[in-house]
Amino acid sequence: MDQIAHHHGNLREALIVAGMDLLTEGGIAGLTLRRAAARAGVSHAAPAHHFGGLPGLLTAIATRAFQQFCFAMLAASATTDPLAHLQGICQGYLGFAARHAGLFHLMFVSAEVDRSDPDLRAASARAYQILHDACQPFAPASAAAGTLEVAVWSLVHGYALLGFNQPIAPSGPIAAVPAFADLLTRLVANPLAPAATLR
Amino acid sequence: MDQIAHHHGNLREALIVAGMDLLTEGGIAGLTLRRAAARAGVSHAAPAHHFGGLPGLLTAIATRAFQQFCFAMLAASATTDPLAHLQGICQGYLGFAARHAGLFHLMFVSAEVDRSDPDLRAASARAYQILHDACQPFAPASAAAGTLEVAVWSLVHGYALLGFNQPIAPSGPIAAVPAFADLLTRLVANPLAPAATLR
DNA sequence: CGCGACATCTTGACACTGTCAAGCAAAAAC
DNA sequence: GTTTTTGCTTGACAGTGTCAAGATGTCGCG
Repeated sequence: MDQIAHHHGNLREALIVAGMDLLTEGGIAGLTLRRAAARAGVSHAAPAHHFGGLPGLLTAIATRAFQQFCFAMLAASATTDPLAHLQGICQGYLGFAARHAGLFHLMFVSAEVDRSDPDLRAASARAYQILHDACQPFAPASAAAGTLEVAVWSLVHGYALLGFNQPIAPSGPIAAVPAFADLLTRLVANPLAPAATLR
Repeated sequence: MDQIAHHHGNLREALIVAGMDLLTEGGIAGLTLRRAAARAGVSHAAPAHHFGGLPGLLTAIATRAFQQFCFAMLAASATTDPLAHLQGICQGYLGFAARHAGLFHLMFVSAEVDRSDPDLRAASARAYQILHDACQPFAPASAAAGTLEVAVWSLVHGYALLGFNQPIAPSGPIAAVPAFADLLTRLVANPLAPAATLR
């Protein structure tokens, strides 16, 4: 009664949700095809029918994660001032990385995700677009295209991955970890020499 | 004759070398306790005696990798000019990440490495020190301690992990990937407003 | 020298993983 | 009302890390 024989309704969705739950509960090591299947109430080989294999499930989860990632960045942003907007986007970026380390790992690091998947590429492109748009007001006309946005993107990504947004202090000999806002200001808010000369 | 029964001489070292070879050949998925043991010519359970388990072997390899990492950064640096020196350090950083993706993954990303291991912490601290020293000439006296070095560190790390140093273009909508030198220049070579006012 | 303690490695087992082939049952198509 | 297709199960396989028990070498010490 609580389940009609072996037609699940929407097993694909249930497996994605189960996988994301497992990821937040037990980290990247806690997510397993068989465990996700068990949590969704199906047999261990059922996921293969919907995702092809483990990479397929991980890719689907990463795609979903990118959508939530976009939402988190936009939710943390402000619309008043361009700089405040970019700061907000970055805070959303870092907050998501800190809150959902497992998803973040899947999105950017894991080698078991199929990076050529069209859905994943579309979802990640949307996220990149958000950062890109937020950087546009600061792009000096003189610099090579994309210089500033790649710089901001690298900066926030490296900051997130080096663990500076976590409560734990970094393992290195860095005495005081500066707030990201200071780093971003240094990168963005200063007039660039070429920009000044060229206009 | 070619091997005295079952005393290997220095199995620990042989396992580390075998593991690094497997890592460069087959990526992070190609490195396995049992495979490393087989390549070193011992049984599958031998590594546990020297490293405790897989995390122990990975940690030892990561430690070794950090030493090579330090060498790569210093080898690529110049001593003439502070900016050229820092640029060289960063190029060494990026070059190592591109050439030894498996080791780089182990050093900075892998969750199976014991980050509390004293040897690993010492080796990574040495690497961080190199970057720290290279940043010192550019640190504005006014800014909070560590601001610039964390910025540079995040920038180069994010740039490496986002794959901009690889021949393959990034998957995002970035049209042209700027050279890292331009990014670093933007971060470092511009007079900071506070620094200018205070001195 | 002899013998016990120790270090080193082997063998065998266990639980767990992802993947594949074969089959069954329900739904849909005709 | 069959036949096909879809969705899932069952069972097997090779591979993984880890542990216990044992064999075999080396070394310390009486």
